[in-house]
Amino acid sequence: MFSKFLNMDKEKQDRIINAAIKEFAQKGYDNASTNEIVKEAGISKGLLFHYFQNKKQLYLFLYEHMIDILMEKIMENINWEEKDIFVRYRQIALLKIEIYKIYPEMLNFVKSIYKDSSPTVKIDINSRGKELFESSFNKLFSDIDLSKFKKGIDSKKAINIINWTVEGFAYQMQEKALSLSLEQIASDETMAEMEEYLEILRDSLYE
Amino acid sequence: MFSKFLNMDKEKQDRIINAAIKEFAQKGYDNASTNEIVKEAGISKGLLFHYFQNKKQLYLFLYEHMIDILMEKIMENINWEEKDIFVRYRQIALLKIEIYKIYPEMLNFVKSIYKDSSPTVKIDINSRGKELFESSFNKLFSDIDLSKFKKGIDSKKAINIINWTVEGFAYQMQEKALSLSLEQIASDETMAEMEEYLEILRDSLYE
DNA sequence: ACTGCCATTGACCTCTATGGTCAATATTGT
DNA sequence: ACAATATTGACCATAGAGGTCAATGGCAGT
Repeated sequence: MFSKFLNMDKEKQDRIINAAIKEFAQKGYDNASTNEIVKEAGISKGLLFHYFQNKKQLYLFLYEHMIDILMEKIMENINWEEKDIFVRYRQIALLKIEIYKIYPEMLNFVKSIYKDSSPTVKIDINSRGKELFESSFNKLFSDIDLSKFKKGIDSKKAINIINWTVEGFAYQMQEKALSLSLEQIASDETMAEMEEYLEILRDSLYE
Repeated sequence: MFSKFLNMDKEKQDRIINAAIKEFAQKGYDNASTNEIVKEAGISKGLLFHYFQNKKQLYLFLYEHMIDILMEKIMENINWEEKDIFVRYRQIALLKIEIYKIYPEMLNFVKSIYKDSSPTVKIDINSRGKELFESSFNKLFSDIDLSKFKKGIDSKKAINIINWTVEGFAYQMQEKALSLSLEQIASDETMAEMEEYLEILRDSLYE
């Protein structure tokens, strides 16, 4: 179906994907403009509709393709044997950086899918492998050893705190990314700072 | 200038304000539609342009008006004598609930102002009382007693963790708000849960 | 009951931008 | 050299944008 697109020059392919997921993530399906996508990708209008039947098919392709890649990256980067939450979150942080390097807007796009309220696209989304993906995604945060927390601490709340901290840090990094280069963002330095946050939380929340 | 609007029926006035700040916050100045605003507010197109010269004036009015109200609420709800960060954040949480009750999208709108990249509106924003507001806003988080943290904990990082926790909790509440009623959101129960989070952090981060 | 006045409506205007097409052209492999 | 494919961008019908305005509704004072 989309083999023609997937066999094209990889760099151009990624330019199109990045332009499209950015536009869809920012504006939602209905308000996303194919004109903006082709402008940002640096291709002609005709080419986009040469590879994709129409806007909807483009969106559905991106949906499947991004979730495929995300799940693949999760499987590659997460060690499921390791049940310690801080180790797990360290892996997740590395995972996010890994993803950011290829498709900076991918996680924003995936998040936006479920918010998107356009009926045009909603039905076709629900009928697919959504549950499979969601269960894998939830497993990231649920399959965790809770016995190490201090007594008296509600472990669900502790996990939320850790989660919000990692997300807050990642968000702050993404905001900085507008002014910094990719290398600076995905550097060891960034990872080291992240680990400092996790260390504070480990020292504070663990027995 | 806008006295005609400010003297009208308060309930209708708030319906218009809420519809407008929601649309602007979600789509940004350029992509926000006055048609959507009047539809959501339940008024005619003509009426909106009877009160506001044009889209830009509407936006600038909302900008000034929302910041005015926000600063007023800050002054009302924050006790500047109190330098303990957990007490301060408790006040901020109450403040947010207070604001949410009147204009649910107000904080999203204010945040969006600075992200908005439309040149049409950017110049007029910068020239106004932005600095005054920003300094008050920053004071919320800076004017804090740092001596109570455990030794060895970077207090800036600790503050970030607390901040991200409060924001994460608030965001989660706002997501739930789509399915729950206002009363349930702004309840004592919610506040109690928030305090539990702060208590975990206080026990963990303070000496 | 009549009048003057302002709030309010919605059909209407022009103009831009939308998703999508397609004949023409550039580029490629053999 | 030639066939096949990749790519372009002017073009189309249509929808939606911001904004206008003559017509209406309802109310206050006489």
